[in-house]
Amino acid sequence: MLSYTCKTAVKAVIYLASKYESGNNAGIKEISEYINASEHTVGKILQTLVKHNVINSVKGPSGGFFISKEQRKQTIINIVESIDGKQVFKECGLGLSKCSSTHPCPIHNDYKKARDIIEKLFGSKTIIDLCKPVNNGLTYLMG
Amino acid sequence: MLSYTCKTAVKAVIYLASKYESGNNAGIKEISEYINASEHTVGKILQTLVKHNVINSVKGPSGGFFISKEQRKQTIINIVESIDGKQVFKECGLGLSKCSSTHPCPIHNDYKKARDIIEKLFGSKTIIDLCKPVNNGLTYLMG
DNA sequence: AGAATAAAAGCACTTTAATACTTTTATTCA
DNA sequence: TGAATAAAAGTATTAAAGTGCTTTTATTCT
Repeated sequence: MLSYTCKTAVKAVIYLASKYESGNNAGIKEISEYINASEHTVGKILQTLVKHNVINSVKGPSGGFFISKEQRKQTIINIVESIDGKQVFKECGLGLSKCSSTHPCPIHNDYKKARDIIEKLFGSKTIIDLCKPVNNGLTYLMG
Repeated sequence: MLSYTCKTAVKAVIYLASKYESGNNAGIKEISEYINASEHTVGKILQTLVKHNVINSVKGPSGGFFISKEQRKQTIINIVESIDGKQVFKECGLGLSKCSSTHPCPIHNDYKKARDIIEKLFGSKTIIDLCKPVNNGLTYLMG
C-alpha cells in the first residue's frame, strides 16, 4: 500500500512528535537511529516533509527538526500524500487507469471498501493519536 | 498492495478463464494484447502460474495456456500468493517486522481490519466470479 | 568576524522490479 | 522424419526506488 520510504516518513514523524514534550529539536542522526533507518534516507524524507509544511527545521547549532503544536494535530494522511502522492488511495486493485464505479474492474466494489477504510484511517488518525501509545511504551517504532 | 506483476497475473488469468467456454487455448500474444501488457512479461508470469498449478500449458502448435474447470473454482488468492508470496496480507502498515496484536505498531489495529478485508476478498472471490462481469461486458481488463 | 554545527541540495551509486532477448524443449502436422 | 509452432528457461537490459556522498547555506556561539 505505502512505499517503504513513506512508512519511514510516518515513523520519523511519530518519533519527532513523541519527543515534542521535551521542547528540543531532533537531529537526523537521532531520528534515524531510533527508527532504525538510514541517516541519508531520513534526511531526504524530512526535507520533503518540511517543504510540505508537515514539520519544521532549523539549520545550525542546536538546530534540527521539530513539529509545532498545530502540526501535531494533522492527520497522518498529510505525510502519506507528501511522500507517495494524493492518488495512493484512489488506485485500482488491478492497476487499471480507468477503474471507477461507472467503469469498474472485476474487483472494484470490494477493493474500494477496504481502500476506503485505509484512507479513512490515515485521514482521521492525528499525529498526536499515534504517539500516545509510543509514549506509553505500548508500541514500538523499530524492529 | 499488489505488485504490478501480480495485477497483470490476475488480469491474464481472468482473460484466460473468460475464454474458457471456447475450449481453445490462448497464446501469450493474444493474452498480452488483450490485457495490454508486455508479451515477455506475460510469458514469465504464466510460466510461474503453471508451476503453481493455477493454470496449465501445452507446447507446440495449437498449444498455449488454458485453465481447467476445477482450476476456475480457485479463489484469486492463489494467483496472488504465487506471484507476490503468502506474506502479502500479513505485512505491517508501517513496515515493522515484528508487528502483531501483542506487539503492535501505532496503526496496527485499524490497518489490520482493512488488510483482513482485502485478504478475505481475494480469498473468497473465485476466478469464475471475476470473469462473469467481463463476459457480460460490465467490466474491462484494459485501460 | 570566524569557527563550528546542522540542515538543504545536488549528484552518484546500488539494489530490486520489470522488461526484453535468446536458446532450448515439447508437440503437431505434413 | 523434418519443419513449424509455441511454451520453458536462462540471461541481459532498463527503469525505478532507495541509499550514499559531497557541497552549499543558514544559524549559533565565541
